[in-house]
Amino acid sequence: MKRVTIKDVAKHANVSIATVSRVVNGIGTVTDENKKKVQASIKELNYFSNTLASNLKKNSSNVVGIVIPTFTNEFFMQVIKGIEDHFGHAEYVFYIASSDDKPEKERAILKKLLESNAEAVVLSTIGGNDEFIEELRQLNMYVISVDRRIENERSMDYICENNRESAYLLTKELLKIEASKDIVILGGHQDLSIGIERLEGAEKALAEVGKDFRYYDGSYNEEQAKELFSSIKKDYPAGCGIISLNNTMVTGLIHAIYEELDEVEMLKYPIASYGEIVFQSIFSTNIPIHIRQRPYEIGREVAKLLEKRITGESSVPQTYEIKNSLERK
Amino acid sequence: MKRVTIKDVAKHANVSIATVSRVVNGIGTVTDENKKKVQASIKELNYFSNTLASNLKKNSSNVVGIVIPTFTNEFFMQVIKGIEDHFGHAEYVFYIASSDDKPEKERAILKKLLESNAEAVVLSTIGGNDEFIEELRQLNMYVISVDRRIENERSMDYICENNRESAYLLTKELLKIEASKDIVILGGHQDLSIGIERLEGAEKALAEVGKDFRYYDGSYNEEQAKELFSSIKKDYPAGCGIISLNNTMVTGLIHAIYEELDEVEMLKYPIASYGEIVFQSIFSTNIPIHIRQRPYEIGREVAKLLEKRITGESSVPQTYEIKNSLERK
DNA sequence: CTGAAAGCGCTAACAA
DNA sequence: TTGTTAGCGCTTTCAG
Repeated sequence: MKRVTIKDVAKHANVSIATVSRVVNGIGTVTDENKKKVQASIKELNYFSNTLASNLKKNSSNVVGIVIPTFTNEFFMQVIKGIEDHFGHAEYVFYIASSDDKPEKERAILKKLLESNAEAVVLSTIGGNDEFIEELRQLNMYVISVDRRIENERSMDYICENNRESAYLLTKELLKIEASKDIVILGGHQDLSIGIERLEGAEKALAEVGKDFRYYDGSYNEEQAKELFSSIKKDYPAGCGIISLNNTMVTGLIHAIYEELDEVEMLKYPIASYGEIVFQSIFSTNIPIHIRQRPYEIGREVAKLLEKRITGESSVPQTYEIKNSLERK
Repeated sequence: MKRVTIKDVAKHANVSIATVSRVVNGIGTVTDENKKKVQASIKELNYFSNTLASNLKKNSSNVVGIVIPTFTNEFFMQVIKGIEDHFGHAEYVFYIASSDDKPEKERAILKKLLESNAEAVVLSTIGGNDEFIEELRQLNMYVISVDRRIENERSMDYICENNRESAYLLTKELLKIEASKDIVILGGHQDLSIGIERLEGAEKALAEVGKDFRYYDGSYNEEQAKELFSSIKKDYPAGCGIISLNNTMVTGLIHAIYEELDEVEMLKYPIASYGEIVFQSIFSTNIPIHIRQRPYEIGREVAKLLEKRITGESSVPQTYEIKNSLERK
C-alpha cells in the first residue's frame, strides 16, 4: 500500500494541505468543522505524518543520539533508563548505539548521527575522536559528555561522578580494614578522564600512608581482568587487597577467583570495588567494600540539561558532578 | 556555523549540484578532473550529506528499528550484538529502544519508527499490539519478530528458539536427577508464544511421568520471582525442584535464596533454569541444570534475513528456529 | 559527460 | 480562517 501523504488527506477532506498541516500540528487556527473533517479523513485514510519531510523543512529532528562504549554494562543501561524516564517518550526518539570500545566505530556512529541531523548526542566516549567531536560542535551539533570527559578547546557540558574522591575513599577504607595486606590496583583507560582521575584518587590515599602498590592494567575489561588475576595470584601468593577501579573488572575477578581458589584461599584476596556488580550482596565476603554509583541519577541529570539546551536556553557550559557513596559489608 | 549543502559544494567546485551528487553517490559518469575538483571542495568545506533530504527524495531510509522489552537482560544485548556484528555498521543505523514491558510504550516506539520511515523493525514484542503491527505491515513496513511470535492473519518472518523442546528436556532432566522431590514451575507471559510454549514443554514432561506440579506466575520478572520465593518456601518447607522458565526469574530466585537460606537449606531448592544468568558457573550448586540459549546466533539469523528482505529478495515468510542445548553441572 | 529542472512531503509566510 | 506558494537538501530524468 502506498503511503498516505498530506495531499491525500487534503483532497479527501476537501481542504488545503496547509489546513491539514495546521490540525496535525495543532498550530494556527482552524474552524471546528474543518478540524473534524480533517481528523476524520486522517483516521479513515490511516495517515501518519512523515517526520523526514517535516524535519527537513523545519531543519530539525527529534533525534537524540546516545553513544555508549558497551551494552553489557548495567551502569550504562541505568543511565539510559534515567534519560528515557525523564522524557517519558514524549517528544524525542533516542538512537542508542554502542561503540564497542572502538574509536572507529564511535566515529562512524557520530557521523551517522550528524547526517541524521541529530539534535543532540549524549556521548560516553572511548576516546580518540576529540578532533572529530570538535568538528561536530562547529556544525552546531550539541554534544553532552557523560562519565568520560572530552578534552577540547571549547569546553562543553559534562555530567560525571566524583571519581577522584570516590577512589580515594575506597582506597582509604581498604587500607583501614586490611592494613597489613599488600595492595594492588587494577585500573585502565589511562587515556580517559575516568581512568586518570580514579587512579589519582587511589594513589593519593596510598601516598598518604606511604604504602607501596603494584598497578595492573585491565582496560576496564572483564576478560582481561579475569586473565590478570593469574598474574596477581603469582605475584602475591600470600594474598593482597585488590582495588578494582571499575565494576566490569570486578566481574572478571570474581569469575577467576571462584574458578581458581577454594573458599578459604579466596579470602586472601579481598576486593575493593569501584561500582557494583550483579549479585553484589551475595559476594560481600569477596567484596567487603565498594563504591555505589548512581547511574540512574546521572541519566536524569543528563536529561535535564538536554532539555534546557534543546529548548534553546543557551548558557555557559556546565559540569555537574554526582556524588557516590561508600558501602561497607 | 551554518551547515554546508550540496549547493555550496557545487558553487565552490564550479559544477552543478547534479555533478556533486554523482560523485558523492558514485553513480553515473563524471570526468576525473571534475571528480577531483568536487572531492577537494567537499574536503575543504567539510561537507556532509544530509541523509534526511536524501532519504526523503529516495523514499527510503537507512534506519532499522530494534525494539526489545528491556535493556537489563543480557539475552537481548547479545541479540543486538549479533545483528550489529553482521552488518559491521556498514549501511544501516539501528535505533534501539526498550518497551519496558509496556504495550503502550512499544506502540509509541513503533509509531515513531514508522514516521521515521524505518526500513525494517526487529521486534521482540511484549504483546497487545498485534492489530497495530498489522497496520504497519499494510503500510509496507517490514517487521521481523524475534523470540516472541506475533499472531496475525498474514504470517511474518520469525526467528525463535525451540522453546517447547528445550523446556521439555529441562524438565525431563530435573525429574531424573531429583526424582523424589516435589516440582514447581515458575512461569509467566501466558499471553505470549514464549510463555505458552515453554509451559507446554514442561507440562508434557511432567505428564509423561504422571507427576503433579504447582504453577507460579513470575511474569518473567526478577523482582516478582524474588518475592514469589517466599510463597514457594512456605508451600514446600521440605524443599522442591524449581523449574524457572526464564533467566531473569532465576536471578530473582538466587537473590531470594541467598538472602533467606543458609548453605545447607538452599540445597533443598535446586533450580532448573531456562537460560543463563551472570555467574552461572558459580551458582552451579543451586542451578544443577540449565538450558543454554544462543542469543548471539539469533541476532545473526535476524540480520541475515533482514539483509535478504531489505535488498528486495521477497519470498514466503519464514520461521527459523535456533536449537538450544541442555547443560549439566 | 553535464546541467536544468521537477519534485520527495512537509511547513510557514503571505495574501486573500 | 484559509489557500497559495516558495522552498528545506537532495536525486534523477531528460536534453544538450
